[in-house]
Amino acid sequence: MKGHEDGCEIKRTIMGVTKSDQFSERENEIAGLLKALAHPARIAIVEYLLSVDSCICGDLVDHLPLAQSTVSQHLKELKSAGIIQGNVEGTSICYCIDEKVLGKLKSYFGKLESKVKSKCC
Amino acid sequence: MKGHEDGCEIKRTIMGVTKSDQFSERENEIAGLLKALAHPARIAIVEYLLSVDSCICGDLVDHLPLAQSTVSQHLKELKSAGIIQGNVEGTSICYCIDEKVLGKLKSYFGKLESKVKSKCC
DNA sequence: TGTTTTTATCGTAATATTGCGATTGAAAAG
DNA sequence: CTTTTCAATCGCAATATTACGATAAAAACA
Repeated sequence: MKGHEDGCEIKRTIMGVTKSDQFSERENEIAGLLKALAHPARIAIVEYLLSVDSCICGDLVDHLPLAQSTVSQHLKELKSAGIIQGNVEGTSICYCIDEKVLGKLKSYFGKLESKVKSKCC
Repeated sequence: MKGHEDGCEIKRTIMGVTKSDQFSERENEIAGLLKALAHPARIAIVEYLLSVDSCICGDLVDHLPLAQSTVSQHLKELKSAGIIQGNVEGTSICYCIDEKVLGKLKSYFGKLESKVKSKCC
């Protein structure tokens, strides 16, 4: 980067330091899903939602060692990745797992596993 | 959390802003594995290694839209997560997938999926 | 021994993420 | 209407990640 002002200011502005546009849609999609789960708090949220039969809202804040605003942020990430859904229920919000995405990840890793060669190097 | 200077300087130093020690070993392990895969370049590396029958080293640099040092960094992350292995082979290094970790992830998502309730909220 | 080839590491710049307190917003209860 | 309650958002500080060029390190080759 020697300061050439030809025509890539847009790219530099929009996508910052990560070159996600150089990779395929599929690669980005999978990586995005995994990223949404790639935090112990978000794993804990997903597992808690699965372990409880009724859907839970603010109980998560009591259950996790994090402040309310932080939990809310993690929930937002999971939601925008499509991993959980949130439904308004009176004053509180009821979260639950979206089965589709988990299924997608399971089958993705199944596909990967089936391609592994027995021996490598 | 109110500024008490009793004895948690070590924690603050070691783990910085992320409170990973507040979560279980298992939650951290899964999150760590997913994090290692949570980048399109690393997904591309894994899929490339699986698609090629012989193990590959510097071909990855030609195949990916990234500089050699960046690819090396991604390989290091995959390696330290146990997802790939690297074996010295003359001047070059031969990388391949470690099947165990992929299997672990597949079964993890299978377990999660099996816990999903039909209806939620 | 010197040179090439291949990969790893260092240093640095530009974002991105994590977490919190404070505030806001919106529905329920009084 | 006012207060309470629950969740989202804002603004900030402290790392962490991504990417690159430059350099180092180690084996193969001349």
